[in-house]
Parts: sequence; structure tokens; C-alpha cells
Amino acid sequence: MSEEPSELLAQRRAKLDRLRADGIDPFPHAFPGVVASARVAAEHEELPAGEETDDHYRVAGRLAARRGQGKMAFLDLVDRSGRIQLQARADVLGPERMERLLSLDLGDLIGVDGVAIRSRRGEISLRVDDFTVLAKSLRPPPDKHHGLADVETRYRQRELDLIANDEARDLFVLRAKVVAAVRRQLDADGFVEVETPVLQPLYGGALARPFVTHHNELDRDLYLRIATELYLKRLIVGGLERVYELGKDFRNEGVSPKHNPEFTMVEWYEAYADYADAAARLERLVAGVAEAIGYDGELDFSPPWRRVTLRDAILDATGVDILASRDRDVLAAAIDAAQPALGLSTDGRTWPQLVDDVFSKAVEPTLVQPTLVIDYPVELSPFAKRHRSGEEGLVERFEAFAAGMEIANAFSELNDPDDQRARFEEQVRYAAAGDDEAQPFDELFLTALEHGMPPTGGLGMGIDRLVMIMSGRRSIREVVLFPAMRD
RNA sequence: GGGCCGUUAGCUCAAUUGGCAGAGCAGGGGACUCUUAAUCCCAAGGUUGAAGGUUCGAUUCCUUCACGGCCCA
Repeated sequence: MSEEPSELLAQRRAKLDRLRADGIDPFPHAFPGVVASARVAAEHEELPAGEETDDHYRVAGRLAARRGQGKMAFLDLVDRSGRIQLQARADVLGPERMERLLSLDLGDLIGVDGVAIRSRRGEISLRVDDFTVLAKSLRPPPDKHHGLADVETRYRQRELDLIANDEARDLFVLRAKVVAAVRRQLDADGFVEVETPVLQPLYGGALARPFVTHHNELDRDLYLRIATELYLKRLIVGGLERVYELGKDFRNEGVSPKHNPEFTMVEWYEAYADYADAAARLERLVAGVAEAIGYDGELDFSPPWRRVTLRDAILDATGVDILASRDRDVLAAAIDAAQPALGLSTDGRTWPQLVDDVFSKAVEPTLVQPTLVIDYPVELSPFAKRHRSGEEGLVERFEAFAAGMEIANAFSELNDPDDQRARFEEQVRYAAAGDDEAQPFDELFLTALEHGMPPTGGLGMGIDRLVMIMSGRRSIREVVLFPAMRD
């Protein structure tokens, strides 16, 4: 951003110098007593056009537009709550301060003392009695009317997006409300919020490739966590009974409209519960979030959500019965025969990968309304407990989908340490066969399980995707303030 | 990794078959006491993403690269 138009910059610099020459601090330290500009309108809904009041307000924000240059002018001030029109009158301010106010640049931050009026054309405004320069802007802001449209600039310089586009401000306020609503409900349900290591000697709890970093003093590599699962379950072993963590996970994979290498996840674990309890809690939680933010879109989050087994979902969509094809080659042949139109390449894919492929391609995009897909094959689920039905090779697990996207993943948590050891050993075999997303063997976690973990229901939910769904955005980059970009 | 599309003034966008690179807003000068994409007059603003190539002449055609978007794997 160094090659700016020197003329535009020089003019703003000149105005900065002029302020200083006139003894005005262009960067004062504070401006106490500011109220949200939206309050002015909210408190004068009944004020007739053309009327003035004696109601004084102090507001502050960024100068966004200016109309008129003579003895009366109108300016727009933008703060977080919205936009308010300022009326500047030479007979109120005097010629000198009038000239100074009108010579400010769009983008300058100012504070204003004024009284509420409604203009003759009917807009609630503040008549400026006094104003203060709060920070001089030395660069031109985006277009006052078109805003900032360039996607790349919006992501790389989010501050400009927030300055220019009020939808961007609204979106990230909405995101904060989503996060707060999640915390509020889990807190109310008796969960303890905890913080576990981001830097981990061994990563785990999901099937993904990690970022690796290095601790100089300890002279050892550490991994950025891909999930919080294993640490949280050790806290369940420790007797905290209901725990959750909401924070960033990191996965070393490609970026896409649905993937950012760092993303926000909430995971919770509840002792003496199972995956059905997790499902009920998820339904209530998401419905509560939707209510808290005033969601009024196409999706119906009210419980209970539709439930379908993974087997039936795939069977209905493709005619392939994955549980009748537990052999890798048999399943590959069934997929090739049943769905040439899918264009799936089955070469070199393992059985669990094939199941995942066919589901992702044929089923997932169709899951628009909130849906719980239940009862997964054990091969896909190294931390889920075997199904109580006794059905061979099934675990108690569900994934939640909405808007064609996975938003949550939950199990009846595996607490039999011997079974868990066998699952780790299976993952090691997958890794040896070339699966670089396989789960590494975690002896310390096994030791914790050997001390005894109560039956536990656990769930992880992607916060970014939840915000996408709640806001109707189709790209994760829209809901992450500073998404990952190439240099 | 592959395919397609895009990159022009600070911002939003034009530019005919390959023929002097334009407008609005913003910025500068001026007029204006109810405007709200204010209006009016004047002047200014460009390494057309980068590097090569074809051509008398390239924003336009070709090649490579960078960044972004969408789709696919």
C-alpha cells in the first residue's frame, strides 16, 4: 500500500499541518461521554419535521459524507451504531469554526456536541454546536456511495470493509452474538469453560494434518491443535463432569469457501450422557442461537431435527448399501456400478475414504434443512463408542448438517481403554498405508482412560460455519475477520 | 493440482475490429442557509497487476508469472 497517489496524501498531510499550526491537536487523547448515534433517532421518533429540541448529545465517529458548502451544510457521521446526519450552520458555529468543519476530510474522526433536530426533509439530525477533531485520516476512504466492493481488499484490509460497508459491521456484531449465545447456554446448563493447550506435544481428536512449530528452549517440535477433544476428555476423567472450550483449531489443509486453516470450534463433553443427549443439547443450543440473533431465514432450527442413518442417507441417494459392502473392493465396485454419473474416482481410496467420498458428493449438498446423520462405521470414528445395538462395525456417532454443510460432530465417547488402544493401532496402520490424516497414537490419553472415564457424550461444532448459516453467507472468508490469504 | 473468469485513476465502473485511456464519486479552486448518491462552474488526476512477444500501433491478440473469484479433483 505504499504507492498511494502522492497528491491525495500530500493534501491530507497539508491539512494535518494546518491543524497543528492553528494549535489544534489532530490526535487528542480521549473524548469522554460519547453516546451511540442511533440513540438520537430512537429517542425522537415523534419529532416533527423542521422541529428542533434542547436535547443535547455527544457523539463521535467517522466523517462519511458532506453536502453543501455555504453557510449551511449537512455531514454524515458514522459510528458503530449507524449513521447520523449533522447540520452545520455558520450562524451557530461562527464563520471560522464553520470553515474548519467543512475543510475536514472524509474519513476524519470527529466528536460532536449538538442538539437533536428533525430536518425539513424529515431526517433526524444533530445540529452541531461544537466539534473536536479526534484523529486526522491521512488516506482517502473508499467510495462513499458504492462502498468497498473489491473482495480481495475487503479481506486483506478488513478495516476498510468495516469503514465502508455497514453490512460488514453488522455481520461481525452478529458473529459476536452467536458466540455469546453459545457460551450463555452452556454456562446456564452447568458447563465449565476451560482452556487447554494450543501448543501440543502430540495432536489428536480429529483426522487432519497439523501445523508444526518449534519451541526453542525445550528444543522440540510442537503441534498446533487440530481439536481440543483429548484434553477435554482428560478433564472428564478428572471429574469436571461438564466442560467446554471455545477457541481456535488449526488444520494444515487447503483454503476453500468452507475451509480456513484456522477456525473457531466449540467442543463440549458431558459425563453420564451419550450421543442422544448431545443431539438434544445441540438442537436446543442452535435453536436458541437462532432466536438470540433474530434469525429469519429459510432454515427451521426448531427441535427435533430430521434424523437419518448414514447407511440410509447413502442408500437413498445412490442405491449403494455401505453396510452390505464392508470390503473395500466390493464397495468400490458398487459405487462404480451404481453411480457413474458421480464421477468419483475410487482408485486408491480406502473403505472409509470411499464412504466419505460418496457421502460428501451425493448426500451432503442435499442436506439443507438441519439434519442429524447418525450411526457411522467404526473405521471413520476412532473415538466413538461401539453401537449399543450390537450391529457389527457401527459406532454411536452423528454429524449435524445444515445448508449443505457439516456443522457438528458428536459421539458417545469411547471410554474402554482397550478398545481405544485397538482404534489407535488401526489408525497407525492407516498412517503406514499412506493416510496423512490418520490419528497418531496417544499413550498419555490411554493412560487417562485407564483411570476410568465415565460414560460421556461429546460434541464439536464449527462456529464459523454456524455463523455462515445464521447470516446466509456462502464463504467462510466472509465471516472470518482476517481470512488466510497468499502473500 | 486442473479448468474458467477477473485485475484500468484513491473508490465504483466504461473503452467499438488492434487506432489519441473515459465517466461518476472522492480530492483541488469557486457558487450556494434544509441537503441526503445534494446541485452548478473550472482545473487536475493513469507504469491499464508484472515481465516478455506479435504489430506501424496493444487496455484489446499470444506466452509466462502474481493475486483474487467460481467450479472440479
